[in-house]
Amino acid sequence: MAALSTILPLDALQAHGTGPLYVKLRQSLEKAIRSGALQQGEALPAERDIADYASISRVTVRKAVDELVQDGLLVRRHGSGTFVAKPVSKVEQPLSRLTSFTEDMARRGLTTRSEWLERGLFAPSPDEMMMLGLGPGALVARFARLRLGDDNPLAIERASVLAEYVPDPNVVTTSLYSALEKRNARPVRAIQRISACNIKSHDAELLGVSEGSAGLSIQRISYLPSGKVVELTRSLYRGDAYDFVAELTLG
Amino acid sequence: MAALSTILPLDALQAHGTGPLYVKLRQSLEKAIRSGALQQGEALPAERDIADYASISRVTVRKAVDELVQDGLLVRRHGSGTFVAKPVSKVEQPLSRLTSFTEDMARRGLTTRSEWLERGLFAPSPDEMMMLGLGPGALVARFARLRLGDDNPLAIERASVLAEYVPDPNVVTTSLYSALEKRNARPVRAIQRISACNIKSHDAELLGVSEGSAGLSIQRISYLPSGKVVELTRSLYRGDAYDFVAELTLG
DNA sequence: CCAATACAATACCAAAAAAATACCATTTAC
DNA sequence: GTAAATGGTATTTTTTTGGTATTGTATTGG
Repeated sequence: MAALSTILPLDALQAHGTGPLYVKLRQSLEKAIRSGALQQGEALPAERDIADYASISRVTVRKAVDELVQDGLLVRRHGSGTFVAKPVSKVEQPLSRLTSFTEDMARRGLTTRSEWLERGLFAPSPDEMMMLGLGPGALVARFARLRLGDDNPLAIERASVLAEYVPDPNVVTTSLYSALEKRNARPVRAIQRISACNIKSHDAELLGVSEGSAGLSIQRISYLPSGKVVELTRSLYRGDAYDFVAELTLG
Repeated sequence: MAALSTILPLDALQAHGTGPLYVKLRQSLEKAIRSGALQQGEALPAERDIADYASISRVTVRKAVDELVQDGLLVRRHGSGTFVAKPVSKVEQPLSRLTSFTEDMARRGLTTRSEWLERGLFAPSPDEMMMLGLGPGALVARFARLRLGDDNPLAIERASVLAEYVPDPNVVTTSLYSALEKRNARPVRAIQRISACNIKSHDAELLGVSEGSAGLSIQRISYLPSGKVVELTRSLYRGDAYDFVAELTLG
């Protein structure tokens, strides 16, 4: 959890005359969220702690938080805490340095949307068993989506996650990474394999290109710190419609 | 077995205010494992012993251990003990950048060699003028090579360098970068564009593949810290013979 | 001025997580 | 086989968290 003093400058609250206390508090909190001082999924300090720290009543704190919850910036959990909400994006994690699909689409001014191709619990394919290190009895949750920019199909995303991390695959819109989130954003390593391939007929049809045209295949594996594999994502991008930009430093 | 006092500094647990007890315990244990104070395969002290030593409940110890087991860092054996797990999968070597052609080939045990396709000083093409930011009077050194692994053509590399950085284009036998670094040991930032394409007839012939098969196109621009562009490299890899691995850490 | 409203403080309620207690099951050593 | 040591589990208590009702206080509008 972020320290109170780092997210709430007291002087901003004590400047008087400019309006109600709770409004200033709300603005300060909103600023902390947007600036990243409070990360996604991170817990806000307890209402009582904020109240003590700022020497104001808890109800006042509450009123400020109320409005941010109303706006969808925060989420309350009775008995647990108040947390910074996550944006709607779900299955895919932003590729750290490679620009993400949505980012790039937004930069081009395209609207993005997704169509589900597959979603549910399955017995792992031989491929998945090998990559995820599973035995025969295991289960994986599979999420496949067609991603579109301005209603043109651009990519197919197939994610396989160890079932134990996904209690209910139909709720995934919000909580795929919840198992990891609870542990407060412990680092997860991903390895990406980037390669080119000729698109097979089935995928070509989905993407609306002719069979055999070039596709960019990106495969990502996410590990726990221990090295245990939790997730396997295989994406296929249309070669003619998309490319990736990575910035890196050479020795 | 390691002594309790050597693996668990009590003061770290007794520092109060920063969160739940079991979290601090978990962090301490994880640290002990990663630091090597607890070796692979070694037994963790019994839960009751840890509890007594730290003057906390055994269930609290259990909760901390639970999460490390969940992560795969520890393994429990009912009636026997809890042990430090052996790493599940060998995480591929930490690369903060895309592996280079020669590196990767060497790792696969392939012998590499190159054939020159073009080498010399030229007036810049419109493309190069734009990308390198050149005027009409400038000169560029161009190096085009066919790269082979075990005598199979794998990639075409086309590099354009500002002539001033390459006194004699015929002496560039080894790495371009070593030549550049000698003049300037400072780091160079590069932007890569990665995309897939269908290989055109001329290039297909060089690479020994059929026209239209998938190719991985990587375009790299190298800058000086000042922002000045020094190099432009366009590489075309056979999609069926090569892929790239990048490792990155997600927040 | 007085009523209506918004703001803030106090006190108490309910849900969830954290921690402690007591007891059960499995393995190992003898 | 038995006993000691180990991890496994169910239950309860305590603490922490958000939720709500009530009351007091300032601001505003007629």
